Amino acid sequence: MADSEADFLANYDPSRYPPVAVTVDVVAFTIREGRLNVLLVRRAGPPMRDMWALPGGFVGEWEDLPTAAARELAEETGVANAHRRLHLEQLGTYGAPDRDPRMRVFSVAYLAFAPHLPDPVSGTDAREAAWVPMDERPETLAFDHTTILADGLERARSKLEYSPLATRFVDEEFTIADLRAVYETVWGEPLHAGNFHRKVLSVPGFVEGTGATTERGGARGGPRAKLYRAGDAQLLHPALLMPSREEAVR
Amino acid sequence: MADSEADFLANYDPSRYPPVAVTVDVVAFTIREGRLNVLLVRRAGPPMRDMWALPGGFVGEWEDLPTAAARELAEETGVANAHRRLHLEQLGTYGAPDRDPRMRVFSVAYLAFAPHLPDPVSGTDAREAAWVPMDERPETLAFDHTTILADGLERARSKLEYSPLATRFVDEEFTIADLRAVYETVWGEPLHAGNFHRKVLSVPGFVEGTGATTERGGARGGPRAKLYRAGDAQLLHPALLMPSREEAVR
DNA sequence: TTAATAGTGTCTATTAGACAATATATT
DNA sequence: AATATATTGTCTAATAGACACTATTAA
Repeated sequence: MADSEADFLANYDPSRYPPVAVTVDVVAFTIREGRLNVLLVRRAGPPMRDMWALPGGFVGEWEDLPTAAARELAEETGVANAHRRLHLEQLGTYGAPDRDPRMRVFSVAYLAFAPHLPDPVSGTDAREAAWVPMDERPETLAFDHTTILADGLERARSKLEYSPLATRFVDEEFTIADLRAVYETVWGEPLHAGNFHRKVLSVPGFVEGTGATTERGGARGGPRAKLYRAGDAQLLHPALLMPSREEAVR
Repeated sequence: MADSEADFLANYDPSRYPPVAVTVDVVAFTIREGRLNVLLVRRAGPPMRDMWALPGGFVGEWEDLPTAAARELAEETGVANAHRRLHLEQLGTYGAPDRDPRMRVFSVAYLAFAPHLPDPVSGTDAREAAWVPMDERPETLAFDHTTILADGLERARSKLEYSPLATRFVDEEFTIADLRAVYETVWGEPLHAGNFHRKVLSVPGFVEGTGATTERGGARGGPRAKLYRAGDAQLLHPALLMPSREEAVR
C-alpha cells in the first residue's frame, strides 16, 4: 500500500498537464487626507504595458498565498511583512480562461488595509507605483483588475459593518471622531456624530478607553477628545449598518 | 507598440515557470431527513487512496472556474449544470505548498446548496460517492479538505443570517415551517416557531405568498399551512441572527 | 378525544435614529 | 466673541424575544 503510493509519486510527471500559472494580486487600501486610496502600479512591460494595474505577481515555488500577498505589498510600499497593524484577507480567485493573453493565469486576490502606508518605492522591476484616490482612479485597469478592485471595495464597505476593521485604518490610539472619519470615507456618506459615538461605545469589545485624551481640541475648536484603542471583538454585535443598505437590499 | 506586444506573446514560453496545477473542490450541502448532508467521495487512486475527500478535480484547459465546479458536482450527482435551484459560490482558495504530495496544487473551493440532490452516481473514475450526514462525517478527510469543509460549514451558517439562501434548500413552494427546519438543521438549535414565523414575514422580499396551502396538516396534527415561494431579496434586512452569535463574538 | 401545529396577540427590553443641550476648546 | 467639536440626554419608532392564545387538523 505505502509502496504503491510511493511508486505513484516517484513516477508522477507534472509536465503532462497544460501549463497554468498562479499569481496574487493585492487590493491595498489606506486613507490619506480624508480620502480612500488604492495602491496601483503602472505596468513596465508587456502585456498591457503602461496600463495601471493592481500590484501582484507570481506565487513563489515554496511560498504560501498570504506570504506571497504580503511580499507583493512589501515590494511596492516597503511595509515590512510583519507590519503589526496590517490586515490581509483573501478576496477571491479570478480564473476566466482569457483573462491573461500569455497563458492560463489564475489570480488569487487579497485585500489589505493599513493606516499611513508609506509612499510607494520603486519595485524590483522599476515599475511606477502610486497611491491613487479612489475617485480619481483610471476607469479601466489591466486584465480584469477593474472587477477585482470593485469587488475589493464592496468587501471593504461591508466588512466595516460587522467587523472591527475600521480600527486598522487609524493609529493605535484614536478618537471616536477618527473612527467616524473612516466610516464616512469608505461609505462615502456623513454619519451623525452623536449617534455614532454612542453606538460605537455600546458595541462590546469594539474599543476600549485608554484614560488619556488628545493634547489639543479639534483644529477649529472643540474640547479634547478621549482616546481609545481597539478592543478584542472579532465581530461587531450589534453591527453598524450602512445608512444606504436599506434601499440596496434587492 | 502593438508589434512589441505581439512579439512578446509569440516568444512567450510558459514552460519556464515551475509546474503548478489548479483544481476545484466542491463543498455540496443538502438536507435529507432533517439532517445536513455533505457530498463526499472515496478516493479510488493515489495519493491518499481510499480516504474520503471532497468531490473535485482539475480545471479544464478552457473551462471557467464556476463551470468546473458545476461539472464536478454534476459528475457525482447527475445534477444538470443548469439545475434551476442550485446555488454555487466561491468559498476560497487553498494553496499551502505541501497540501498535495504530487506537485504544487491550488484548490479553488466552491460551496453548493440545493434541495433534494439525487443519490450520487458512480463518477467517470468509478470512485464511490455518498451523501454523508455532517455529524457522521469522518474526522479527517484527504489533503486539507477537513479545513475546507469546516470553512464551508461556517460560511453556510452565517449566510443564512443575511441572505435568503435557505430558500435554496427547500422546494419551490414551501411553508414557513419548512424554512424553519432548514435554519434549525444548519444552525443546530431549535428556534421559536411563532417568533420565527413573524420574523420571516416581516423581512421585505424574503418570501411571497402563493395563496395556496398544503393539502394536509402536519403529520401529527395541526392546520394546513400557507405556501410561499422565494421573494426577490438578495439581502435580508433586518437579518435573522443566530441565537448563539452573541457569545461567539470574541 | 387528545395532541400537535399554524398563525396571531401581547408585553418588555433593546436598539436606531432624530434632535437637542452642554461644556470645552480653537481662531 | 464667534464657532466648531465632544459628549450626553431625550424622545419615538422599530425590533427581538418571551409567553400566551386560538383555530385547525391528524391519529
